[in-house]
Parts: sequence; C-alpha cells; structure tokens
Amino acid sequence: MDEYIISGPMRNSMTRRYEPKAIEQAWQVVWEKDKAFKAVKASGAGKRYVLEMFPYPSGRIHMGHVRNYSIGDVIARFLMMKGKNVLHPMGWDSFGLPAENAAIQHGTHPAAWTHENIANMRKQLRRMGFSYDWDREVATCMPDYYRWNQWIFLKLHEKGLAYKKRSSVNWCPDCATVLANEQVEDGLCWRCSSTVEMKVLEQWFLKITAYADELLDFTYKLPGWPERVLVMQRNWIGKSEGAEVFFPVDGSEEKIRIFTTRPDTICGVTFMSMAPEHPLLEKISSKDRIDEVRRFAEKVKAEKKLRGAEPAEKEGVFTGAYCVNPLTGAKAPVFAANFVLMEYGTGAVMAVPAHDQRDFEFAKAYGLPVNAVINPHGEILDVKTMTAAFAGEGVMTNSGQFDNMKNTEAMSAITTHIAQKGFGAKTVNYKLRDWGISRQRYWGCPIPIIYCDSCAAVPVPLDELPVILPEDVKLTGKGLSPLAEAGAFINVKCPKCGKPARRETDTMDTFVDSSWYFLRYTSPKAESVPFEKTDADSWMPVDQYIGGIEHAVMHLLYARFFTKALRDLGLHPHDEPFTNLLTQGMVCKEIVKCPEHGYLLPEENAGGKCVYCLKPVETGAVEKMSKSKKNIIDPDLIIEKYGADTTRLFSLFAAPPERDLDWNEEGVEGSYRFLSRVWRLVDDNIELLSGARAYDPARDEPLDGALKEMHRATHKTIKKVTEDVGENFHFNTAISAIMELVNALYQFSQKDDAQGLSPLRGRQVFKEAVNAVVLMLAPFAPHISEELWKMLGSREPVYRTKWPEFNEASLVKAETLIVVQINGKVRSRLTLAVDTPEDAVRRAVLNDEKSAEWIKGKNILKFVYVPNKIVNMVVS
RNA sequence: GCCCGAGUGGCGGAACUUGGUAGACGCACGGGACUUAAAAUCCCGAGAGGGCAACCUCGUGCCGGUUCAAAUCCGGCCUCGGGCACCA
Repeated sequence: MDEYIISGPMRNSMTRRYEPKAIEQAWQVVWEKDKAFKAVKASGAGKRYVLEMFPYPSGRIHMGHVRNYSIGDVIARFLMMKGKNVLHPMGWDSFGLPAENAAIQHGTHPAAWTHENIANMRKQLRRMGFSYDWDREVATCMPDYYRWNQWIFLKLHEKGLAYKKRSSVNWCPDCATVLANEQVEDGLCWRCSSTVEMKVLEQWFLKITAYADELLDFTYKLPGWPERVLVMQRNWIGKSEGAEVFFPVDGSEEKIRIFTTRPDTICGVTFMSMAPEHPLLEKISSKDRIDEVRRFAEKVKAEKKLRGAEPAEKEGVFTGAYCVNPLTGAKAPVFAANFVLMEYGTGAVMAVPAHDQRDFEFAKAYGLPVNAVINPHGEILDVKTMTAAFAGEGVMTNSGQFDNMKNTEAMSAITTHIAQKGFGAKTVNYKLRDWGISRQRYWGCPIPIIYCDSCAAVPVPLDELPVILPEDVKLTGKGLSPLAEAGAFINVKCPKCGKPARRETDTMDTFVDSSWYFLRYTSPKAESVPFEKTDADSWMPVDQYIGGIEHAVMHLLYARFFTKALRDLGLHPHDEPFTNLLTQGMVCKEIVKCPEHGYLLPEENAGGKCVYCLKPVETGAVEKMSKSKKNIIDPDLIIEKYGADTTRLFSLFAAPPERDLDWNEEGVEGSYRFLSRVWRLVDDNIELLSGARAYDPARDEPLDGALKEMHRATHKTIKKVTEDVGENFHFNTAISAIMELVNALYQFSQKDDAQGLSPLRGRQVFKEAVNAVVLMLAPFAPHISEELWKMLGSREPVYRTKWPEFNEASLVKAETLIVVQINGKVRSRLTLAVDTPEDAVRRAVLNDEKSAEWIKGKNILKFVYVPNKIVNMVVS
C-alpha cells in the first residue's frame, strides 16, 4: 500500500477525500429513516416553532429559497441541539396563476403541472438536507386543505365578516377577464397589451377593517418584528382621527359629508373639493355646469389609467353649487377636483388653502380666496404674501369664539361644538380597505356559495364541504373563467329550497390559503376541524418566522387578521401568529451583457467573452437575481459541484441575513475549501483523535501553557458561536469564529512537542476542540458534521447530540494585553497579569521604554485606566 | 415630499447593542514550501503615504460637537438603496 501515499503533509493511505455527494445522500437517508426531525411535544423542554414562508411550486427552487431555508434550518437545528421541542414544517402554496398559464401554453393540466413541480422541489429541498418534519407537509391545492379554507370562509360569513359588494376591478376586454393589480403594467394587460378598464363587479370581501384597530395596536406589541415592517403596516392601516362634518348645499336639501383631521381650520374654508366620481355631483351641479362636470370626470378617469402612479397637476371644475359652512354660515363654491379620492374618507374635502398645501395650490391656480385662521406663535399670517400653506401649530384667529385658543386645543373644542350642534361628529378613518378575495380564475379554492333565484346567495352547508374544484375544464385563457363554463360544476340544487341554482364560479385569492397554513401545520391531518385546538394552543405562536421583505404588508397583515378572526371563532387562543420575524435580504448577482446578444447567463460568459460572438462582455450593477436579467444561478448546479453543505454555508457566511447577498462563485469555493479543511483536520489526525478522549474541564486537572490557550480558544469560540446563532442570528460571524478556531487547530496540530500533540493531554485538548468544531458546524453544514462525528467515534448522530456548553472558568486568562495610549494615540502594548492594580499598571507604563519616549519631559495631566484593556495618559 | 435603512481596504464584510488596538473571517492578490511541472495543500504578507529600518503621518461619506478616548454618542449636511406617495 505504501506506493499509494498521497502527497502533502501527513497524508497516508488511509486518507479519505471530502466527497460531499456521497456523504450528503447517505445522511439524508439516515435522517429520513430515523424520522430525525419529527416534531413531538415532550414535556419538560420548551417548544419552538420555526417556520419559513412556504414556496409557490414554480418547478425549481431558486437561491432566494436556498437562503431563506438555510437560515431557518440553522435556527431549527440549533434549537434541536439545545434540547427544545422543535416544530419545523414545510409545505406548498400551490394554488395560483402560473399553473394556469403553463396549462394554456403547454396543454398540461394545472393539477398535473403543480404536482410534478412539488415532487421536483421536494426532492431539491431534501437534497439541501433541511430538517423538516415531512409528515406535516401540506399543499394548499389539495381538497383536504382547501376544504378548510371554505369552512373558514363560511364561518366568517356567518359572523358577517365575509360579505359581497359591488366594486371595481381591472378588466381586460380582450382576454375578457379580471386582472390582479400586479398584472396591469402601465395601464396595459401584461398578456395582450390591451388597455385595462375598470369594471364594476360583485365581489366577495373579508372584513379586515373590523380588526383595523387591533391590527394597529399590536404593531406596538411585537418587539420581535423589524421596525420597518411594523411601520409599513401602520402606514397601510393608515388610521387618522378627525371629524365628520356636514356642509349643507345652498338652495338644496342635500348635504356634503366631509372628513377632516383638521377641524380647527374649519372657519378657514373657502371652497369645497369633491372626487369627480362623487355621486352627489349629479344632484347638486347646476344645469349649465353639469355637462362640464361629467366631461371632467371622464377625463380624470382616463388620465388615472394612463398615468398610473405619477401625480397630476391639480385641476378642477366649478359645479355651480355652493355649500354653507355650518360654523360661520359663509358660502363656498363646490368644485370637482382631480386630487380628491372617492375611495378615502367621504370623497369630499373641505378646502382650507391657508393651512393645507394642496388646497393652497388649487386656490392659487383658480384664483380662490385664502383665509387664515391660525397664526404661527408670535407672528401674523399675511394671506397676500404667503407662498405656501401654513400647516404648523399656532393660535386661532378669525374663528369667532375660538379665537386666541391654541389650535391643538381648538381641535377638540370645535369637534365638541360641532357634535353638540348636530353638524357632525368625531370620527376615525382608515386607509385600510376590506380585502377583496374574488378571483375569476380556475386554479384556486372555490368560494362555497350557491346562488338561487329565490334564496339569493346561500352558503354551501358545512357537511357538504369540500366544494371540489372540477378537473375536467377547458383552459383557453379567453372568455369567461373556466369554472363559469363547467356545467357539471355550476348547476346544483339550492341547499335551502331545492330549486335549480348556480354555484359561485369565482375562486379565492391565494393569499387566503397562506393566511392560516401555519395553524394547519400544528395538526395537518385533522379531518373534522381545520386544526386541533390543543395542538394549536401548544405549538402556536410561531416563535421564529423567516421570509422575504416583499411580504411585509400583504401576507403578514392577512395572516395576522386570520389569526385574530380564528381566535374569535374560538379555534385557538393566540392574538398574534408570529412572535419574531426575520426578513432576509435578496440574493443578487452582477449583470453581464454582450453588446450583441444582450443579457448573458453566467454560463454564456466565457472568461469575459460572449460564447456566441466572442465579443468582450460588459459587466453591470449587482442586482436581484432574475430570469429577465439572466443573472441567475441554479442551486442544483452548485449542489452538484460543491455539495449542499457548501451551498448552505456560503449563503450564510457571505452576508448577515437581513442584508442583500451578492453571489460570487469564488466565495462559494472559499466555503468549500473551509469544509475540506475541517475534513482534513479530522481525517489527517484521525489516529490521534481516536486514541484520546476529549479533555473535560469539569473533571480533569487544570491546564497551562499552549494547551491552556487552545482549550481557552475552544471555549471562547463556543461562547461566541452560541451567542451569535442563538441570540442575534449573526451567522456570518459565527462561521468566521469557527474558521478562526480551525486555523488555530491547524497551528496546534503542527506542534508535536510538549506544547502540542505530544502529551496525551495535548491530544485530549485537541479532541475537545475538534468535537466542538464539528458540533458547532452542524446547523450550518449538517452532513459533513454527521460524517465527521461518526469518524470521531461517536455512536450517536449529531442530530441527537447536545450543543456544546462553554465553561466560564476556562475563559479566564492569566495575562492580558494592555494597550497604552498617550494623548489618545496607541504608543505601546503591555502584557500584564489579569487584574493588575492600577498603580502597578501605572508603574509598568512609566517603566515601559516605548511609552517613556512619549512621556519624557512632559507633565502627566491625567491617567485613565480601563481595567484589563487600555491606558490613556494625557501629557503636555 | 414624507418615513425607514445603509455609507468602513481591490471586493463581501467585522468591530456599532456596552465609546477603549479600526479592518476579524473570507474572496481576490503577492511571496515561500512541496512537485520534474501544474493543480491541490501548508505557511507567510498585505488600509494609504513616507522611511534602509525601528518607526512616523494620515485614515471608517462630509462639517461640527461631547469625551482622556468616537467607525460607535449628539447636531447639521451629502450620496445610495427601499417603502409610501395628492390619504383631506
């Protein structure tokens, strides 16, 4: 065998190369066979529910998934090793539009396409070695899941929290279908580029506004959420307190209802602005103005569509009507104005140009009067010279009995006055709208309602659930929703009167599916309830939720709403679903472009040249990986080349979780190199390691010299990694700490004298450190850890092994480095015994040659000593 | 416009929670060892400028402040990224 000695230090014929593929597959089989990650509630240990946002089964996982799930897996595996009862499930958000599009394009059935994708992605996730309890897998497109969507919908309907109303939707006349907001690009249909119209349709809504206050209040009770997500949710809910006031229309019985947050400015009203589509305009506009008002409304409607988000110039038309200020009796002209939104408040705004910038601009454009009612403290506003509205605080003026009050006090005084006089009342307004869940789509959860000519909208009886989505439908992408053409599905008998009736053909928004899946995971097989109360009670809330920031508002708000609504249905006792939220950054990569062939995939770039025309490529900005920019890396290719452990390790090492991560393959190689280095550390020293047990500071005699230092470094690293992983998710620094320890072990392993591996004690210290490295690596790179752990002679797999503990006494140093500053600049470094008293430190500094240079001939003004750390001597 | 977040070597990032050696760890780079050679591996070097050297000066977006001491705290500004955007 000797002729097969492999070159390199300390290699011998027993050496095994690090071959991730074989190891990883083998351990995945073991974990699966052992049901290693099955969540079982055992008494005594605390529960931890770790959850990553489940994926849409698009067909293949992408780097965003890899990152998201690697983060979750580190947390889950760490907690398992810490002895917690961990629930770590995975499933599929498997209803949605891409399945229908694929069906239309490729002639497959959405169900077949989806199931194939799930099978494929499940395989990919298993290849990554994530610690999921696969027995709890759910797929929202399966009847055993979506029947409970329907059940919950009916329960909400019973409570009046699901209702139907007319509302406008995006409508593509060419495709004859409704489009979601995100499918409208610059006012055009994303598929056929026709101009999208607004169409009024009957839609089902969920009354999320009933929970607006609670959803808002709890944003102040979620310390484990990133502040920016909470801020976004608060903005979205958009609560504002103010007053509702009625302005009678002069010469009419009609009253204009307005909402204002500034009742203090009511005496400064000089005109009224109303949304162009406000229904009252038809009634109050004068005969000679009505046509112009209508034309204006049409024009604004058309412009809104075209422009999308950009704000327009302020425009309006006079309606010919006047309203009467209920407080002052003054008359003010009524305008239809393009900046007033029908959707918010009451669709009508009292205009106070002196104290509102929009009203000010409008007044200037149309030559309307400006009337100041608040003076800034110590100043008097001059409406003739004002160039902008004054929106600050001040003292009331021109407001009759309220003059000389502070405007902040006048707000409530005037509101009270208005209420007493019956002109209006204090009110609260929200930007949050009820959630329209009707989708004219096939691949979604059918809404369990039957329409009967005699009984109207009748809920499907609970015992007839689920309403199964029929499989035999034509998918053309044209005409009506596929369900509307599925006769066998539509035609039913009315559950109430038995007469022929029709089923609802709309399906639910897929956000409904994802609003409670975390509850279903607690008892995924429950057959008579959406989830068992006892299971939800004990596993919920999710302790750590991890996902992309793109869900900051929609999904996370809907999930919070459902949690509260289901609580109020008595299904579980929790107020909030997710105690801690981690929003991970995007995975980005440099864009590569060929002057002739446009964006290039990484594999189309051969050493800086386009593979098609050999022209030099241009490299652009680092941007989020996307198919359209072609800056994507297929996780499978990376796993194939380097293994899952390397893929995981790199995605955790290259950046902290919240920050964007730039993908670069050299970095991946670095991670691979590190794992190989750990492998060799064990493999090259396997005989030494098998011949020794680990040093145990609790039982064994104390160490000194290099052995003590090695031992101390081990425990220092355990402390650092435990904190970084367990407390603040600083995975990148945790990994770098392990790297440092490995570097130190390489140094140590090369010392074969009494200060190294020569004495048995040295080998025991070495083994203690190597054991710690392997265990600490386990959450990041679990396969190699298992393999090395076995090589180190353990009979128990890592997943059943406890996380290493650090020993406080082992951290204690005999000597410490004192940095010496003179006038704030580092001039010397002294190594002194720990806890050397201050006067001894002072003497040491004065005796120190380097320091003395700088002190010589000067007066010592001050001596600052931070124990065991630093000295700063101020001299002059 | 408003609200967040971030600016540190050639690059990703560390130190910011708790003011105390700025640049850990990794990548890229340079040097050495091993090799017939290469790869791999192991070791060493490296913020910038100056000096033969010991060392010195400067240095965390900019300006100022607090402090014995500031990347870190405070005030003002600049740039980039994100979110909201006529919300009455």
